[in-house]
Amino acid sequence: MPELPEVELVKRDLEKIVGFEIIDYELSDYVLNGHKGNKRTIVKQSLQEFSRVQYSTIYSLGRRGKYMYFSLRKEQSDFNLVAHLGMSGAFFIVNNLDEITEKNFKKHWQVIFRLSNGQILVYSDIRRFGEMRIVDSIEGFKPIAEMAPEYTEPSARAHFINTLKSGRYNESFIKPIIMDARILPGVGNIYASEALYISHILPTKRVKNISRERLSNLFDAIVEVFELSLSYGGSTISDYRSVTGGSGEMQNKFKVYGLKTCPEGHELKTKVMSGRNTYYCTKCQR
DNA sequence: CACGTCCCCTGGGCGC
DNA sequence: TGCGCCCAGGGGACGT
Repeated sequence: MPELPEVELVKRDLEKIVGFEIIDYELSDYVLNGHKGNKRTIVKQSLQEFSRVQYSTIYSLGRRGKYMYFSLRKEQSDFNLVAHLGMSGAFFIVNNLDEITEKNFKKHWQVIFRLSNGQILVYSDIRRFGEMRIVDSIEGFKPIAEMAPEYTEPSARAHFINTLKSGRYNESFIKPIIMDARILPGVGNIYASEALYISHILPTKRVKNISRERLSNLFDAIVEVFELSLSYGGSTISDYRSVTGGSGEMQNKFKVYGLKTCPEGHELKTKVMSGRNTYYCTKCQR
């Protein structure tokens, strides 16, 4: 369930490994067996290509939308390890696997990077929807190449409004559209419902029927939800964990997601949109 | 090009 | 106690 704030918090937690070298790495049997069956489990390229991580030094970390990346340097060349947590991915920095106390995360470790300070960076992923790959350039990686500006960029609001007003999405429902990274990166299923509630917009509203002003308010609501989540340490729902194994409190601040009534006491409705459950209030949202 | 559907995958919760 | 079933949802593949 990690959305942009959770990924950002993971990235911040991982800053402490900047400067270390990856002296070795190990792949789980899930990954190895998946690759034998041509499934590219977790590692979305040949294991040969992935082996470039060995002996590289981590010189910085970055994030775009729900993707985070480790910028690596080896001899004279720079490249990046891009990671996506999928639904149930988590990183841990520990001395050994036994320090991962939650049994499912310990059981489902997928990649172990042995670092030059003696610690290990462990990527665990219960459902294995996550992904990792080496790319030479971040901008050349297609999902990132096509991504809209980050919400923190000055151009993000205009891009958001203008893309929605381009006419291309006139008939689309607003809810699945704000989860499209080409419009605004990082919004997942939970924060989409939350932001639409805050901006009083029904998730079933067609894009063409929403004014520029209301779209601007929606942009503000998304930013508000992201920043609130960051300040509360993210949402902890079953599968998201911070690097240190701790958990956030944002789930206690939800106004609609997973709830029966909205903050005004109105009964909430749910509807599956694009295969995902959506929570909304027909009194507060129009 | 946009959209719907299916798939990837496990664990937790529920009814019986 | 245990079995079968459903649900959670990020994103890619594929067909229309």
